[in-house]
Amino acid sequence: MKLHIYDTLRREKVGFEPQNPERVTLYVCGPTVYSFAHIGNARPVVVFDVLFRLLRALYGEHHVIYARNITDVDDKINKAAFDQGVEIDVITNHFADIYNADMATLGALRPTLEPRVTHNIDAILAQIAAILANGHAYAEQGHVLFDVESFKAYGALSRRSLDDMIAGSRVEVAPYKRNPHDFVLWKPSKPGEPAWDSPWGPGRPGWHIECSAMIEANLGLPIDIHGGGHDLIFPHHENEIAQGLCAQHAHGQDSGYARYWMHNGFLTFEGDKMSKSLGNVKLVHDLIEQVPGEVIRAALLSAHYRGPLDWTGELIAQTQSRLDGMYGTLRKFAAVPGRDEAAAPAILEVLCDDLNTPRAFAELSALAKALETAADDEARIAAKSRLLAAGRVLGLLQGDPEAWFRGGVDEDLKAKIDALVAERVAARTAKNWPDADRIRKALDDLGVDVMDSATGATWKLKAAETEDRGLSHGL
RNA sequence: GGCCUGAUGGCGGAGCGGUUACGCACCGGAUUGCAAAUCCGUGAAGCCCGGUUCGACUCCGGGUCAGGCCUCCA
Repeated sequence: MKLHIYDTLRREKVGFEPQNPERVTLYVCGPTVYSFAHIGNARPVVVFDVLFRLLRALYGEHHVIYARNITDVDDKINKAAFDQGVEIDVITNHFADIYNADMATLGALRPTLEPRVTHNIDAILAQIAAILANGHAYAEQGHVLFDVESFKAYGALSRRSLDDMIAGSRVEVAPYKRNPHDFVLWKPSKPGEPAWDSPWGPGRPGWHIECSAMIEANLGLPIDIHGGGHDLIFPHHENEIAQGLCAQHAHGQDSGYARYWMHNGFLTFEGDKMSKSLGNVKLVHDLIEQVPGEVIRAALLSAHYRGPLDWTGELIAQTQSRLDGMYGTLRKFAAVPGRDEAAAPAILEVLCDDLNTPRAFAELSALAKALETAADDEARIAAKSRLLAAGRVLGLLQGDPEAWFRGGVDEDLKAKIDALVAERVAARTAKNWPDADRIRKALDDLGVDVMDSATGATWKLKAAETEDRGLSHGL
């Protein structure tokens, strides 16, 4: 079984060959921690979490190194810190913690490494120095700027030439730039702004240098896969390549920067781009209060990662129903023991086809049906094990099925419901249908559905309750 | 202006040059004291115009529409 991924640089689907199968490296651009992450920020997190899980299944759990940076130096952070009268690390630690907690709610594993800019200043300074030494950058008025014209391959990833860009350029040209597209590697800090000493004066890193420097320092060049949102192709990733490669030229080496590039498509909200001016920015932190994290995760995986995804109330409702169905099956067969087993080839196969998660859902459905229709216990055990193993690769279906349907019920209500259900089971055993119906009605009033079975009864919160929690109101 | 995506049934969303995606919803049947769940089954598609082909949703050309990037942005 071989992974094939669509490589942005080559613009085609290619077979994936890691440089070293015992040390597969993946880097994804992470958050700038000055505020809450919105649902669009969560898409790459979930998508590349599936890739991380898949790579681990393919190459072994300890043979994959996944790094996702935390940008904790940035003008927006400075502004937030200034506004609140605190040091920047008060802001960055706070929001990094919230970010990690929120992403965990979406079922995302912690990356192997989470390098922070403030912990990698030395690496950044070293890379800038190397780029300078190689003649690909120049220092001017406290800034160090990358000289784009010195790097012939500039524009390869985004397929644009410097000439094209200049034609339609809206870039503001700073007086110290030789070419309008030269970008900052290091910039001076004003008094009061966070600053680190450097050969070019006290300052801080530019936006793009952190990723290439942390990749070189933490993973080593080249890395196998570099991922991120589609919008990062230019200029961010283009600039990363320029920096990473030009830093190496000192030794006459050019081992490459990233061997495969993957970019996820954009998420829209009810057909519109999410933006503050439209007031439709949905924060993950708020969403998880209203919708189970697993539903959000599944919704984000419902379309292929490269395509667009429109976030709508309908999408959430449909995703909730789909998961309800599968968890319903798992609850029905809760007594069937599950075997610990590796994910079946079928599920890995579809994911190996450039992370085809829609087909993976079809596979999940097939496995659930196999469990429902299994002829005997042995078949049920096998089917359930396969379903759970397939879910594990996707980061789905690992929760307690009973809890799935009872989320948000407090202990008092739960005790009350359990008592009523027990009472009703007794009435049914006695074939006392009027009482049984009366109790069903009482439970109905509590927003509870009772499901009878040969061995007793189970219950769940009614779907209507979920609606009331806001599912149909444009989340 | 330059670069780049996408357009599939009521909705979401894949694969595929000739055969069922899958899911949600709907309908019919089985089952059920009632109900739910489940199972079986039916119906439903490929933006427009050309071209290639024995045959195109699938390939090629053109068009239309929608969206993204080129400036902080997943």
